[in-house]
Amino acid sequence: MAAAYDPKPIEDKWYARWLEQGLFSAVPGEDKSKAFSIVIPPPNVTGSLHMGHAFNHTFQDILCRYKRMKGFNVLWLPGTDHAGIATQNVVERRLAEEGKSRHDLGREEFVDRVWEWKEEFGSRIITQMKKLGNSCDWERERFTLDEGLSRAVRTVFVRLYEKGLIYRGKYIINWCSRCHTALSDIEVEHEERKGALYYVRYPFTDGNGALVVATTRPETIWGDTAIAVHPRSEKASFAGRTVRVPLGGREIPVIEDIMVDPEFGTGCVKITPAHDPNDFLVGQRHGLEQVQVIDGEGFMNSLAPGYEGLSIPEARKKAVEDLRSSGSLEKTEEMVHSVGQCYRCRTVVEPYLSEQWFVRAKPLAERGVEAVEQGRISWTPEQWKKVYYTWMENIRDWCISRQLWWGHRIPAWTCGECGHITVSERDPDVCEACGSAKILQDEDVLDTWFSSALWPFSTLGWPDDMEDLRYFYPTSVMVTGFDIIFFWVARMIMMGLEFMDEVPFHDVYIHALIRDEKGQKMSKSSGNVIDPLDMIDRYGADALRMTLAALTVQGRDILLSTGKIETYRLFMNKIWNASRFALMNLEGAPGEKKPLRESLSLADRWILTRTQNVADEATKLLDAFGTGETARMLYDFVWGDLCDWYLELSKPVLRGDEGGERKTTVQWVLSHVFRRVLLLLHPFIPFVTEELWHTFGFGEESIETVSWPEPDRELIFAESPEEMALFQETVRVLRNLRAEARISPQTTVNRAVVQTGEDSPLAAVLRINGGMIETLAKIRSLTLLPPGGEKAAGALSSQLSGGEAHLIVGDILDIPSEIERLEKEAEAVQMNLSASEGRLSNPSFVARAPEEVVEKEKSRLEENRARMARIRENIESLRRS
RNA sequence: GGGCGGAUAGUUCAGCGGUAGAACACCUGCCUUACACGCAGGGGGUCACAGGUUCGAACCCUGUUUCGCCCA
Repeated sequence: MAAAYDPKPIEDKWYARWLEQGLFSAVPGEDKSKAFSIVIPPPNVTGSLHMGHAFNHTFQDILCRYKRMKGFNVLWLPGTDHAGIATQNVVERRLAEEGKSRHDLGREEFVDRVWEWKEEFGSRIITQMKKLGNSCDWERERFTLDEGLSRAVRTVFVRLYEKGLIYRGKYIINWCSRCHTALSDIEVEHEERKGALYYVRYPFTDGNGALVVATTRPETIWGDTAIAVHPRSEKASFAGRTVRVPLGGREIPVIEDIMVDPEFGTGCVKITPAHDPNDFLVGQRHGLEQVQVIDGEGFMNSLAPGYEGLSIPEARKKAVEDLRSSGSLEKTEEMVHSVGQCYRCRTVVEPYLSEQWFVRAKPLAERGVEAVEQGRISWTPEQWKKVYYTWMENIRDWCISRQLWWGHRIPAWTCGECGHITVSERDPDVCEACGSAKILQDEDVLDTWFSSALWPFSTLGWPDDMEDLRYFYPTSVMVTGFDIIFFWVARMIMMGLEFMDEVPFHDVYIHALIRDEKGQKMSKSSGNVIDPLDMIDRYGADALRMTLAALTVQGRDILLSTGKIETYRLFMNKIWNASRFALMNLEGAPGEKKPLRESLSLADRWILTRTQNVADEATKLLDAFGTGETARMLYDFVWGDLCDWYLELSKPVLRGDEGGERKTTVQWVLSHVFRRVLLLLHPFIPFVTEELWHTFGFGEESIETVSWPEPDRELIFAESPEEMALFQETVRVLRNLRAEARISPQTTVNRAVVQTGEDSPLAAVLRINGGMIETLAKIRSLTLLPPGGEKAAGALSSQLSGGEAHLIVGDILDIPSEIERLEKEAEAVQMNLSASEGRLSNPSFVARAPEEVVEKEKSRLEENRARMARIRENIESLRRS
């Protein structure tokens, strides 16, 4: 066995073997209560694995491996999402390098090119997931555009349409003029930006004065069709009159509408129904004309004479100049306002009037709210439930059509003769209303998120009645970041309830987002990306997984740095070397038989007890999705308890100092503890634990097929933790005294004395384990004495719980500095003493605090008084000498 | 503008009513045959501020300051 852990030769070897053995292949069973399933939140097929995925997947993999060991029938279903806009952009960029656009190729050829690209590069992220050790059932890998899922999409579209839950209409939507498509509301990201508020005069047509209107978008003045005032403001009296638009000179009415905020600007608002979502609604209420002056490319059109062909920024500039020169611009104010941007390309989104398809979301959302209220879906952490409710209760119709070529084409055909729309699962030949063959399919495709909303059931074989679907649906848990609650979680719930009549998952686990060590979002442009594949290459997949697991907290951010991964890489080396130590000492393998209680030392009983308790705690935590706490606990246990204490204590025994039987016993304990530690750590760090499992010879089969350890009640010794704590304290205090006296670690100190009452728990522990203390503190002889009497000459002293330790250092004792040290100790004890006295002398504390708190305080007071007395005596005796 | 979350050691965070904790970083020793990818020891905090509730507040309540996120 190598002296340092090297993940490279191990990880690929085991992953290949796991696949060969079909460990991750799920087979639907009979007993549905044994089913545990997760559908992966499908990553973007164009993407490569980033740290966010690695984190999300590590979490799911820990759950899946844990459940497998617990005997569940586990399915972790992987796959990818076709990511309409992103994928189309990637391929368009490649075409641009050849100097072509998608229009040069035409729709069919372009889509073929995207498929080619997908076949070539789409498997990249899948390969990367395997590197991380994901235990997915790869035979069930799905893609949102594959045959089965496309059929599901089509079925859902048709059924929703027939139910009146999908409609087409001319509405104002968010338009990205770069991606050239509509976006749903949640695909728009808002950002505060500095802008200006322009105060513009609209003269009354009767020649008497003017209304001043404040606007951030003067270029849209060309599309104004009214001025609105609030009905209960003093401006309401202007309603019914007409004003002249300062650009173009059209006459428009002044109307009353409650949408106007009388406090904002001048209390008058210009209404541009074709270019603002609020104005659109006002326009509908008042039957206003919709004058569209900006086209789909983001340029002014012929309805703005003199502006035609100008971009929006150019038009704004010109509008301001023109208004100023005509004297219509009253003033300009600086203002910070929120600007919507495309979540894919950051282009400023334009409110744009066009014909689009929508899902009527309200009825779907109502059932979604109900399901969560009834507790059919639980949220961890619960706080996110509120975010979900707020969104669902205020849900707006979902714009699902996208002006792209890559995606599920909308199954709707418009008749050229009668105008009827035929919506059908099978491509129709003729119009269903008039029978005409002159029908044309809608050019648009569906929002990618429309297909991922179906993912929990479409991947399991819906709309066919499949065994997988019956056994594994509803899935067990959806694991995702809080940024995706609306995109996935909410929509999956709505669709699951509508089409399966059942929730898509029983639990939602929302985790934090990975950020860099300064808390910044990782992005290529800021150059702070930590690439998981680099990290796997440098530190191994286990180290990365353990890091991500241990950093899991229920906050909003997880700050990652290479330094942290390095820390957990050291942990891998620690486990490796601890195992190496154990293996070196396990030759002549211990028997299977549990040793008798009598042959177990305090240390043995303690580590066995800790092992059972840790197993018990890990089970409880993992059942409540506490992967982070479990990982941290296991880390502390292995490093702090097992390596720092137990392995050290086992050394003399393994050397044979206590005879053959004791050696056999300790070997048994080591074997038991390591066996369990490997099992407990396996879901977190599958590779190294699998390797060590076989090196130890714990079994022929994969460690993953071994049952998760249940605590063995016979190996829990209730008193051992307290006894061990006394033991550890004594060792620490003596080591501390050695360091104070600057005694080098190699030097053995001749003598130490512990003073304690004959019947004290401390005395009981030390009588039996004094030898171990001598070993760990490097002392030739430890003597137990009753309290009191003169302080030994040349002794450094310190307090213990229930006693006092003296390290006899003889002539090297520096009396003045020892006095100074003891004075400092006295000062600390005095602080506690005064605090206790203060509390206990307060009558209402004694009267009103719970009895056990008062009792605890009293005994603390006594303990500290005794300590104080002993310290004083020690100081006195030093002064005398 | 509405809502949510945070402010605790140099840093990242845990603790959420009974004597302030961990990890990393820092300082001091040490190559003690599992591991220097290590071992032992140590220093370090008015728990943002101001009130209130309570015998007792980092923890509960109110307000302030401040940072972040989401939604309009």
